[in-house]
Amino acid sequence: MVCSLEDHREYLHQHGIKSTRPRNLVWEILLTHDGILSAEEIYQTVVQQGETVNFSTIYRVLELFVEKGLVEKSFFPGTQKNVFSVCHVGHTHHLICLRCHKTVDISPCPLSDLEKQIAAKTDFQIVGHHLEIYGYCPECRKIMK
Amino acid sequence: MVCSLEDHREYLHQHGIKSTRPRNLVWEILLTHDGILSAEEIYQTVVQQGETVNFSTIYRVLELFVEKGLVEKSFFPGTQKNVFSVCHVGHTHHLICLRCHKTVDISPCPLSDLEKQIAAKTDFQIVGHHLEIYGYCPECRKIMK
DNA sequence: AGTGCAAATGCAAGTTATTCGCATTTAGAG
DNA sequence: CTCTAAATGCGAATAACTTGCATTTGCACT
Repeated sequence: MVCSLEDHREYLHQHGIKSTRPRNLVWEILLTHDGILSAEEIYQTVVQQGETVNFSTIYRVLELFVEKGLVEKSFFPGTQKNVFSVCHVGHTHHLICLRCHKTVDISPCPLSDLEKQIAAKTDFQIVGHHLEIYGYCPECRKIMK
Repeated sequence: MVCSLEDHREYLHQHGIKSTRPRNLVWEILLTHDGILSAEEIYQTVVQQGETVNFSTIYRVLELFVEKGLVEKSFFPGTQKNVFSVCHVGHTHHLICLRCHKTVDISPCPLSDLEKQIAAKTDFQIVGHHLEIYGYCPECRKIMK
């Protein structure tokens, strides 16, 4: 599915998000990059495109996307950094390469049954979970050998 | 299983960890507290016991325990904080109450089969994963009603 | 029991990632 | 086109953690 810039604006509007230059830029970067990105990486990509968006705006835009359910925020293992990725329909998880940061979606989410079992057993009201699996992708494995 | 202070020292020694006042304190706090603790909470507990341990020492001790495989470091959802908990034999995960931070172990780890499947499918070398499930415990659910 | 030294700690300053306050600018409804 | 609430840029602030270095301490070896 190839979408034009206009389509993206439309998509953001549909989610109650006013279209602005920073928002469009961040959204397109997230869409075109298959994988997870840190705020820093998004900022750098913006700069490489010859644009400027303030760092705090990047954070505010990302926070907005997360709030609206368009983007998922998680942690990159072994760092203090948050990383962001576009939410896919039907809740997936990431298999993350520790070397090149490439990600593969794990879907469907393997935890819905487990959550039900756990809720029944513990009487907790379960509201969410974080799952990330990490390792090294085939390419990086070769390089590291 | 009730263990004396001496037993704890012995246990640390067995893992190649020299026994010092800060290390014993942190270890005992982690053991006696059933749940996850942030560095800050550990620091506060030390203070409440009438002792003092420098904050950087707390971090260094925790990092050491993690390195030696005694303690697991994870993130508390919705914050920027790392939290720490004693590793149990046979790798478990936590069900965390977002309100009172009480945790329940989920064991055995439900992911080992999944990891094998994913490794076979993607040719990744999988080195680890993070899984946390969060929600509200029965007590907090009552209080919040 | 005393001694030496590598390792651990305390302290203060530094870093990193993220957030906030406020003045200015802008998207988009009317 | 105009007005206004919302978004942005900027700089400063904060939170959580890390580091460098001088001092202290555990403990192996007399």
